[in-house]
Amino acid sequence: MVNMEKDQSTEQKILEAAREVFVEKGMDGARMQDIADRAGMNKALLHYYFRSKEKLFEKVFIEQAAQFLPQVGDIIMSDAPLFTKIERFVDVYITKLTENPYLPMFILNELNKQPQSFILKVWGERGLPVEMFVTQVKDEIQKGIIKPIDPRQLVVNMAALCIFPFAGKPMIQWVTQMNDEDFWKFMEQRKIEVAKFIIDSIRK
Amino acid sequence: MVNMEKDQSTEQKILEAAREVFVEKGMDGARMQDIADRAGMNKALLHYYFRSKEKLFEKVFIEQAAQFLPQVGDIIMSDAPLFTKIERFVDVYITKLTENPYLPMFILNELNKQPQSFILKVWGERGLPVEMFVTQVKDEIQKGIIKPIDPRQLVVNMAALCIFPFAGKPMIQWVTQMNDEDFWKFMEQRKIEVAKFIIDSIRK
DNA sequence: AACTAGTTTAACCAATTGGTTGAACGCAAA
DNA sequence: TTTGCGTTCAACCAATTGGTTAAACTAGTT
Repeated sequence: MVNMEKDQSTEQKILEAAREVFVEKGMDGARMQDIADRAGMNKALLHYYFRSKEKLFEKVFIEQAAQFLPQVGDIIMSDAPLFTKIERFVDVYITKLTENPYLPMFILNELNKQPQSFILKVWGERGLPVEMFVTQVKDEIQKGIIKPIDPRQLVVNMAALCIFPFAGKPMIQWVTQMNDEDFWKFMEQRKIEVAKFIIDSIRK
Repeated sequence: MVNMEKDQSTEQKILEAAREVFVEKGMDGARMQDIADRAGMNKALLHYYFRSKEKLFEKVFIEQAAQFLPQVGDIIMSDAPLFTKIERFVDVYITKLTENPYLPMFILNELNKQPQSFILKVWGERGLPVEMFVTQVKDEIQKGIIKPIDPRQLVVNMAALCIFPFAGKPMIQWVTQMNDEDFWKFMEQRKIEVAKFIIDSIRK
């Protein structure tokens, strides 16, 4: 056989280039020629390995979508105390997204544009196993440790406070007149500020 | 003259159709033919009135971007007490965005893709006059009414909690298994829950 | 009725783009 | 060395798309 590792290498080169272009430009804005150029090869190779733009996009999107969610699933499903979970969630999520700042915009945008069936193909039928977290919140409410709150609202708040700044970066920088350096320092602070903000809100 | 009101009508029809298509599909995904079809007229008319796709897009975007920000500027700049401001901000913003749920995704997405110069052309050089709000927050901190917090973090938190759910709707619905009816009920509750969440967090 | 100027349309055009094809290439087995 | 098969590429193709044009239409003016 000729391939085996050369194949892997080429395929990986394509996937990496495709990731860059798709994440930056989106499905509609991405050009196969652009991907080929970044991968340093002929455009026909993209079709040789992945048949079509849609297929290639789906491969890239599934991989990126996987990075966007489940890494935090473990934290939220662990048996740590609620406040610890919140602190870990915020820190890990903001850290992860800082390494891949365009990811939120990419995922959010494509999820809004692709048909609803697409999300099921990517993430499966049922949502995150968030029940454990929900019962934990209800428990802490009953024990009188935290104020009454709809657990779903809490989850969305946690996600919003972590994810939004990446999608809204240009707007935030315009409003606050921060340059890039300021912004990333600001995000570094958020790793503790957001956790504090949430816990301060729900603690009795 | 022939036009005067017929002109207005045609131009408005185009702008409305363009708004629908651009907001739904984005600049890259939008098709001039699609806009013409929705406006019920010949494609050449789009160019007759707006020269090019870019020009038409810019017109639409500027109008939508204006709706996205300044309506809340008044609230934040008013002389109401801080907690009242927060309550009003959250209620008005979520209400407004509910009427135009695709707006956040559209603005956020295009702001990330268009060159940085574009945002200045759309919203002007300087950010929102948020200084008054910042000093107000600092005052309340000094008076011991609220806990110490970076006012910028507070502003971003407020924006995040209001805007994110619209951009993240598909993801939220997948995670929480809410259908559309559930979701909009959930958003209705947010109008008070988010304000409570924020105020509970910063109140001493 | 004839003229004029703004408006609307069908047909057309050039460029871009996703995708295909057949030939060339390279390496291992025979 | 030759054969064979997986890989790579230049050239090509058909469809789409933003944009143009020249003719037709409409209504106010003379």
